[in-house]
Amino acid sequence: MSNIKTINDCKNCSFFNRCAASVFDEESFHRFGKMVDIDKEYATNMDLFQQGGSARYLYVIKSGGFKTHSSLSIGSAHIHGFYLPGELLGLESVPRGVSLTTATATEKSLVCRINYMQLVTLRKDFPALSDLALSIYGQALAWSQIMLECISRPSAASRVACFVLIMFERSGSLRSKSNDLYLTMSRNDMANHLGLAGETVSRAFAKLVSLGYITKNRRHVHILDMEGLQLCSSNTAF
Amino acid sequence: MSNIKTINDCKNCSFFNRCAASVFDEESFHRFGKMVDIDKEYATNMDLFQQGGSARYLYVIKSGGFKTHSSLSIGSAHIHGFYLPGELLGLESVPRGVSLTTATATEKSLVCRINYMQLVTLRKDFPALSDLALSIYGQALAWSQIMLECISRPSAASRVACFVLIMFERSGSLRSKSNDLYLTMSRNDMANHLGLAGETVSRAFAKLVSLGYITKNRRHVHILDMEGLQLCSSNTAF
DNA sequence: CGATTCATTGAGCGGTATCAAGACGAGTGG
DNA sequence: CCACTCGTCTTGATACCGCTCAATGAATCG
Repeated sequence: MSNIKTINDCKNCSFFNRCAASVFDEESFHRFGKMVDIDKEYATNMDLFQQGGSARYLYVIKSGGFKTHSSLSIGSAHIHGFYLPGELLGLESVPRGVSLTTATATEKSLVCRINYMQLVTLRKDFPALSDLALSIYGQALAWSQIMLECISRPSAASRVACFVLIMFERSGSLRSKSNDLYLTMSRNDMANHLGLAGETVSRAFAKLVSLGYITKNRRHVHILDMEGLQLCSSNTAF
Repeated sequence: MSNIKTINDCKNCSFFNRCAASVFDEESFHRFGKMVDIDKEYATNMDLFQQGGSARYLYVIKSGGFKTHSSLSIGSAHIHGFYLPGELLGLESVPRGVSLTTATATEKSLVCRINYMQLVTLRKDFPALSDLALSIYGQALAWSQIMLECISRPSAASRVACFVLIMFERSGSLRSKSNDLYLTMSRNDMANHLGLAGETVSRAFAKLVSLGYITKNRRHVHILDMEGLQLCSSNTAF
């Protein structure tokens, strides 16, 4: 964990073109670099931020994975979402300054932390930063709607099929061209997120296997029949 | 339906302080006014935009109400959300230029239509516009997460209770101080949105009444016990 | 290797969908 | 004012899906 020294620290990053860093040239880069802590390490189960705490930073995930969750009442927590390398955390909290959720590392992770208030001051001098921000927010909102649609499906199998497709899509830039997918979360976390029981998720996976749409080995999934999976995902009968 | 002539057309609007119009002074207002169609009328069941069509406008609802929905496969459509006066439509579609959903009026409505690409060109000269946009996107994302949490609740009663609380909160500026709430959508639309059957929603309402948390008369709901409703909303046992 | 965690599979029960019928309100016309 | 219609909401009976509890199997790690 340290501040960025030169633009080259960021140019080598595989998420450079999606990051605020891409907006700056060599001359102006030092202004951005000062507000970023690069390559902070988080061990599994460590919290990035906590529900109700002050939300002053945006986080770019460079490797690993996170989940966000909130505790509504005693004993019942709900997982809001999963976040992959290249994605941003804190978008929904930072404008209001209060964290809506707790973010926890699901595996050993590296993140860059950007001071939001300082970033805002740069928007006046770099209009492209506003364009990027709105594009990122629009994308996040679109994914959120798609996820909402996934979760409100009537049957367990269609929810799981849809979830697999969504994670496949989102992990696009991380995967090779193959139809392999690695799910970073446990069955219980996935079930919680989808509003199901862990056992039901297992059974849904078993069903997708028996239909010949996928093969699986614990958290590794291989898609055999993309169209079949999409059919299952969009059909109420499954 | 017409273009705006002077800033006074907007200053009298009850949503002025939440609208892009608030960013401009009298001098600069004409630049904004040219890109807005004010007070367009939509009858019940008319579409504001359609899934897959080009998304070039943002819409501010002045009166009435809308629902957004998408058709995934033949015969199965899903309702993504409901929109109240003062809220914006098109946020998630406009950055990509393609409408993710179809928006349909649930009652006779008035909307203002803002040309998004033209609005973007104004951001360079009016940094406050970017601030407002990000605040609006952040808020929309936060609501989306809250709605997602509502829908993923395990039991029908808690989903309905949570939905009532959310609509109560969102309609805050529209209501008087009382605990009355008017739901703009039919039971079936609500059920579709929540991933339930219409009959189940009816039964859930009946349960909330029998518990003494609310009274109801068709689409009119009166909240008697806010804490009871919140308890029901956050508890898996209901 | 034992301990732990996670994933799977089975048996029984409860909640929700489905199908069907009835109640209620708004609107229409006699 | 009443009878009629239509759409929406409610209520009831039954079947099915998914949750719960419990046991087993598989993978990881000290």
